[in-house]
Amino acid sequence: MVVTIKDVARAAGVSPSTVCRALSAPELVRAETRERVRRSAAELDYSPNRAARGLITGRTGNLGLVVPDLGNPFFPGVVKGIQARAREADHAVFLADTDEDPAAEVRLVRTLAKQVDGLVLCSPRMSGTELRGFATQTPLVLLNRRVGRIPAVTVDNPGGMRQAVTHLTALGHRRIAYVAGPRTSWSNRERVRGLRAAVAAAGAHLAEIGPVQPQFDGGVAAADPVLAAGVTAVIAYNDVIALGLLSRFNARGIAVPAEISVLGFDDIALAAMVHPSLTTVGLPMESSGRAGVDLLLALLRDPEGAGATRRELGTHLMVRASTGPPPTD
Amino acid sequence: MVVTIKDVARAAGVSPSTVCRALSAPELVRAETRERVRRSAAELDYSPNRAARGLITGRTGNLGLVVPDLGNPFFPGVVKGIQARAREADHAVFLADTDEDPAAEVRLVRTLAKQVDGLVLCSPRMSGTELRGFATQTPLVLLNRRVGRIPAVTVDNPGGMRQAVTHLTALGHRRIAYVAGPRTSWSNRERVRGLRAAVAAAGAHLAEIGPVQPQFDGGVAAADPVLAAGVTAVIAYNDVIALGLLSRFNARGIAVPAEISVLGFDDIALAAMVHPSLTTVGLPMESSGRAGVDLLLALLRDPEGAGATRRELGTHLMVRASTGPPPTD
DNA sequence: GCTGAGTGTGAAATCCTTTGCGGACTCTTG
DNA sequence: CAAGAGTCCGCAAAGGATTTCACACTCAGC
Repeated sequence: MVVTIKDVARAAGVSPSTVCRALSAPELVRAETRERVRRSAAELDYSPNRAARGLITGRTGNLGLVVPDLGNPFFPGVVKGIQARAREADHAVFLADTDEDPAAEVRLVRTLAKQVDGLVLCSPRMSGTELRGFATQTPLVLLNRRVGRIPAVTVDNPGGMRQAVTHLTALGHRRIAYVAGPRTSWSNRERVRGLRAAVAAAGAHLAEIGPVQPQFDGGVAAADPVLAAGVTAVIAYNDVIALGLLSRFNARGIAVPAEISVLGFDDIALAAMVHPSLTTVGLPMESSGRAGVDLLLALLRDPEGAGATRRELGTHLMVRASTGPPPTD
Repeated sequence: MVVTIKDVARAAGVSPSTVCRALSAPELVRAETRERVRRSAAELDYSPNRAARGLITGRTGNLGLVVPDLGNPFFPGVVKGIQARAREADHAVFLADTDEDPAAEVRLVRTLAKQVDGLVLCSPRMSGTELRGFATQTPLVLLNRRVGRIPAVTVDNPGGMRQAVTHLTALGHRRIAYVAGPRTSWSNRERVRGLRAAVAAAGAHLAEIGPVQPQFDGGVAAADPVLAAGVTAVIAYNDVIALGLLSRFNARGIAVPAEISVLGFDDIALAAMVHPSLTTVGLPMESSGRAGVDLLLALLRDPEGAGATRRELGTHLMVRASTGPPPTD
């Protein structure tokens, strides 16, 4: 039914060994034979059984990808980048969504690890210790997180916050609020760190609200405390929270940006679709994904990983309609 | 390094055959032996090599999932449902994103087919002929599309449109516009069909605009023609288009819903997050995914597919703030 | 005590591909 | 012309699990 290497061998009048070599180590077989084999293979539409090959080479040609929540619009962008790059390198991608559950994440990594050559862990929620443990057993790349010497792709979160603060202070804001994401999030910690430094350097004042769930409701819930803090601008941990803020401000009749400026983080697609459109710090989502796969493939080629194992990508400020000068009182 | 069936056999003092049976056909081995084997397997943390098993059984335990564009917020929901159900059935999921390119879709299906037991094709863009061709070669389930007798999960698009029209006519609307999605989209054709019937039954008038790209810009572009059509309500092919409409109406100073009501389709997460929040026809995204996997697994168990091969899911109207009575003039 | 059925286990074949080893052959060189 | 070096290709083993077949054993029945 399905064509095997033997069928090709018979058709080309050679042994299976020669077929194998003709296709994957061409220099070992005479040009004439090679062509004959290749023609037969093409005619029969033969392609090697990956399971059988994997059994002997130890390589599956598959990558594993673990994300916390596809429902969070940040992740599909990353997944697309990973997909695309993996496909270029002739690798297929297993996808697993953990629903933000660290325990599920551990289980999934454990089971996926056995079926793939390497894993990309996107914003992993498990502990650093667990990550280090997995990293010694299986090739692994982190996205949006740094742990020990595990290869990782991150974005310049402090730099992004600097851009955000520069924008706001240039507009004249001196009192800024931050709505924090989950305490367990590495990205949140990095953003807070960069934000504090930037605000201090600008001689402005920072009010920290939260942490809240990095979801719409989290933003809704944070809106009133933000107003109570008496600030003229607010930066949210991510765009989805910022949308929650906008919604609640709107409900309370607070004008944005006339009375308060709102700034998000991530630049998800919706940021440009809402009203007022959201000023936000854009992250290179697809590039992150691609870079992650590049690092992983490099790691597979050279397991000792002498090469570059870190990659930090830049952010870009997208100025839209939700930020403006502070009210003049 | 990695533990094989032989290691377990040695530890339990039996042959590999017995280990295999103890784990996958328990009734064939004496209770005492079975327990001994299981303990050894657990101690060594053994799990069978899926590639080796697949080689002989012909089953990989993997499913393939093909989607047109993860960036479209409709699909991540479906993917989550598929993920979850597949995992419950102990199957892993290969994900491929075609970027809305029918040719890429064909290529991806062809390559994926060889590595999986079956495929779920989500809103496939390729031709019906091609789909039928693949369906004879590999177990396959369609989501959001019907072609011949290929097993499929769909939603009741005409029913959803009926709900939408009922809502609008109850509010008093008599002149309704529809912004159409791509002509090649099966869902769009079904929605148009249901819409025409419902509008006719209500004795109202329908203005058809488009087709436009099912994206934000498509909605922006359609807004002015909608206004020119002199309607009091507009239904969009999907929520993303509806968001584009809202944005353009806002820019032109048209009040929603005071001057015009806007209705979307899909109930993506953002629909509740924008202002005014979007009235829309909700689709069971996760359930669709789960149902798709159920159909596929049934098909794998019984390739002749005597069982139910079709599943149509209901829609639900989410009334929010973007619809209201027509202006009284 | 022997036969027959029935139960539990192991040996070996099988799935498909890759690869180490060695045989056959050609060609160069002394 | 013989020896040595190269080139090209086939044989067979290997990889890990499943499954068929057959063997060994137990026990009931006569």
